[in-house]
Amino acid sequence: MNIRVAIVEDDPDIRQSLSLLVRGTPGYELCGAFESAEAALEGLPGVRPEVVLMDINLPGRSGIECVRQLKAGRPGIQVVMLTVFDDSEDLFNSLSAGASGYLLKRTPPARILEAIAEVHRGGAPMSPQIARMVVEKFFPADVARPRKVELSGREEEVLQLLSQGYRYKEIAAALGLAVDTVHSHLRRIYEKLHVTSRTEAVVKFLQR
Amino acid sequence: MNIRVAIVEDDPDIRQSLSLLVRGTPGYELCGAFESAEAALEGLPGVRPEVVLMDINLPGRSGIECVRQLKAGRPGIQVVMLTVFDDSEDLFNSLSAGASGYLLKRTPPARILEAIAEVHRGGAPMSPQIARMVVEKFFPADVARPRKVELSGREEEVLQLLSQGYRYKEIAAALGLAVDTVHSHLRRIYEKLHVTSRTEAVVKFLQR
DNA sequence: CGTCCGTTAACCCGTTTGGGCGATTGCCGG
DNA sequence: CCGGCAATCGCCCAAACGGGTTAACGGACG
Repeated sequence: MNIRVAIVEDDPDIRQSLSLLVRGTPGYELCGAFESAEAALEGLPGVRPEVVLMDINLPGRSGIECVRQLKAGRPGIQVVMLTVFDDSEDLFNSLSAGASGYLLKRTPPARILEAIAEVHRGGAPMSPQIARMVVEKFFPADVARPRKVELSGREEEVLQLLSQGYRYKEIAAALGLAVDTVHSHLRRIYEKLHVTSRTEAVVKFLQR
Repeated sequence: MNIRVAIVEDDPDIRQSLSLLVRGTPGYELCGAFESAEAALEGLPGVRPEVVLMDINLPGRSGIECVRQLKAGRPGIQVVMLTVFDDSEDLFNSLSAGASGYLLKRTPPARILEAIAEVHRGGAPMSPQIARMVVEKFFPADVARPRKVELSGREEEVLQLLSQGYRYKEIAAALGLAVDTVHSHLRRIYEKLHVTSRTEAVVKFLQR
């Protein structure tokens, strides 16, 4: 049996992409796509979805409120929230409104399909960053801290300067190194931290 | 009368630059330049400096320890610490060791000369970022909070995504905008926050 | 009604960054 | 003595970024 999926998403482009994704994949079936919370509440009951992909940032009333009302009427419907912001406020409100999954829109298409299947069989799919927020909510402090990335002394220094907004050449000047050396250190740092840009590295550094 | 200045700095390039700066400016006089804490403690008493520019990250023993010993023998000598790292640990240790000024090496040359003069007449020159750390140490929380930068809703969203490590085109995709539009928003954000790079903006955002 | 501002978008242009190589020098620990 | 790793520097190249400038549109506000 196909999984009946409905989509609530205001951005036409994204709605289109998601629709194509669901319709184009065997085992999934698109039973509706809505561009607002109002339209969704109006139309959803008629199309009997099993899983709803719900954008959280809808223009009129929020996707969170939409979920609450939807679950009130049809508690059996499973909802996966989609958002571009990893805001913890939204996350917990969504979960308490009855959403089971929570994905960032960055999530690759294949992962979204998996998530639909997971939520359909009772799971609670969420992006790793999101899962982390949940864990930290209930196990504050250090349980969730395998933060054991071992940077060498030099790498630590380079990262610190990077986090102060220095450019490659400024770091080089400050530490008395060649720019290419800084470049090398940065590549190793990114590798160790599993990131691909200075910003991600800085975020990890600032939240040590 | 010229101000007698001594320099303690291991990096030959920087030592050279500082030496030239001091020697080339009327009203200042270079009475010694040392490349290590040991050499400085050995040679400083003989050259009778009034102000010492002290690098904090010396290879052997730290510039902080050097200051402590120096001030123990000649409390009248004024010390300005120089560092590339805005580490609060180092800052407070330096101040308790007897340093009066604290500058980041990014400081423009003219400002360094000013600092020497200021410390010489009893002031406590420090880089703005450093001064802020001191203030926040003694007035925690909100006294030091003129953080009233008013970003518009859209700008707030763009900045949040930027702080999650999104690239321009990813932000554009996430918000349904053209890359050039994101570019525009970013320029305004940088202007409002008085920064010139994504990293500086992210740092300000994360410490809201 | 005119003006400011937020939002959108585009063009140009130089600089910065990130990734993929490779290479040398030390030092440490088996 | 050899392998591994930190630290250093190099070259190439494409993509991303930051800044300058311009411009259209719509709402807000006096």
